[in-house]
Amino acid sequence: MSIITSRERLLQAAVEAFAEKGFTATTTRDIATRAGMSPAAVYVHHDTKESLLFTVSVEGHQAALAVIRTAAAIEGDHVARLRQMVREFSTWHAVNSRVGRIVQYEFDALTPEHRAEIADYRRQIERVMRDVLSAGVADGAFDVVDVPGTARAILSLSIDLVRWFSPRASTSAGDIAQLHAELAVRMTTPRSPS
Amino acid sequence: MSIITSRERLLQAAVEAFAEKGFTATTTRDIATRAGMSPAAVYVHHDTKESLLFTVSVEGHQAALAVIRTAAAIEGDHVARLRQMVREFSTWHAVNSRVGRIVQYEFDALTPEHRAEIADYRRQIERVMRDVLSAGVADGAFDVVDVPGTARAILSLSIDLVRWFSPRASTSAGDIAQLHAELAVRMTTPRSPS
DNA sequence: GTCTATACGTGGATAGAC
DNA sequence: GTCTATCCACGTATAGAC
Repeated sequence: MSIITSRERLLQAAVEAFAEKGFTATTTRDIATRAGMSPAAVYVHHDTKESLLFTVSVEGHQAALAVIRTAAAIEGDHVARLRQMVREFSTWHAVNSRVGRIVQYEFDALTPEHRAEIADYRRQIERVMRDVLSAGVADGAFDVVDVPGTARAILSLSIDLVRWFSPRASTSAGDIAQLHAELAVRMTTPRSPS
Repeated sequence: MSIITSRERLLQAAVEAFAEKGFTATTTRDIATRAGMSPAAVYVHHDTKESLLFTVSVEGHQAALAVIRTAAAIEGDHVARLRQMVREFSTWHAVNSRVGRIVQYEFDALTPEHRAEIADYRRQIERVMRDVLSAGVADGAFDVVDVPGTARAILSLSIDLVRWFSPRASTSAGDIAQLHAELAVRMTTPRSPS
C-alpha cells in the first residue's frame, strides 16, 4: 500500500540516529547505513546534515500544532477544551518522545533562518493555549492572573515529558496525560473564597 | 581573595563552551583557549572531555539538591514549605539555566557509571518533593492522589525553565518562580466540594 | 604543570562512473 | 538516483621538552 520512498527512509533513519547519539555526534554515514544507502546518496535528498534536522523539526512541530489545534476545536466548555488539549498534547509528546527530544534539544543546531521558522511554530502553539485561557477568563470559567505565564507552564508539563518519559516505565502515556490534564484544570479554575 | 585555580577556570570554560555549542560540538581546543591554556594542559586536570561534563553535572546537581533541601527545611506548614521549595528551585534553574541545560540535555553523553551517579542525585531531588507532598496529604494540607506523578510534574515546571528561560526576556526569574510556586499550591491544595 | 608538535582516526561533503 | 573512491579539514589525545 504505502510506498516508502527514499526520502522517508532517510528521515526515519535520521530520527533514529539523532535520538540515539544527538545531532552532532551522528554521522552522515550512520544515517546512510540505517537508510540502506551509500553516504553519497544522502546528498541527493539533502544538501547538508542540518537540512535533515530541519525537516524533522518542521514535521514534528506541524504534527504537535495540529494536535493541539484539533483538541482546541472540540465542542464543550472551556474547561473541557483545556482538558482535551493537555491530554492530547501530553500524549503526543509521550508517544513521540524521540522526535520531541530531537526538535527541542537540537534547536540550536539549526541555521538562524531555520531557527526563526521553528520559533514561529512554537509561538503558534503558545497562542492556541493562551487564547483558550483568555476566553475562559472572559466568561469566568478560569481564574488566571498571568495568562502567558500560565499557558507556558501548562505546555511545560507536556513538553518536559520528552526529557524523562520512557515507554518501558511503569506509568503509561495515557495516565500521565490524564494527570497533566487534571493539574492544568486545577491551575486555572477558580477556587472557592476561603 | 578567592584565588581562581586552573581547575576552576577550566570548569567555567567548559560550561561556557558546552552551553554555546553542546557537549559533542565543543572541542577540547575551545575549552583550553577559553581557559587560557594549551590543549595539552587540559589533560593534566581531566583525562577526558567527558570527565569535564561529569564534574559540571555533579556540581550542578549538588547545588540544586542543596537548594531544595534547604527550602524544605524551613519552619512553617506544608503549604509554606512547598511554596518555598518551588520558588527556590525555579529561581535556581533560571539563574543557572546554562548549567541546568548542560546537565539536563547532555545526560546521555556521560559514561554508564557516571550516568548512574547523576541519576541518583535526581532520585534524591524527587524524594524531597515526594516527602513533602506525602506529609501534607497525611495531615490534610494537600489533596494529592498521585504523589510521585504530581511531584514530578511540579519539578518539571522548574526544570523546563532551562529550555526557554532567557535573562534578557521581559519576565524576571523571581516573577516566574513566584508563579510556579502559586501554580504548585493550586495543584496540591484541597478544593472545596462543588 | 605548562608548553609545542604531532600522531591517528574520523567526518562532511564532492567527483565521476553507471 | 545510486554507487565507489576520495579530498581535506578537524578533533581527541599523547610525546617529550622545559
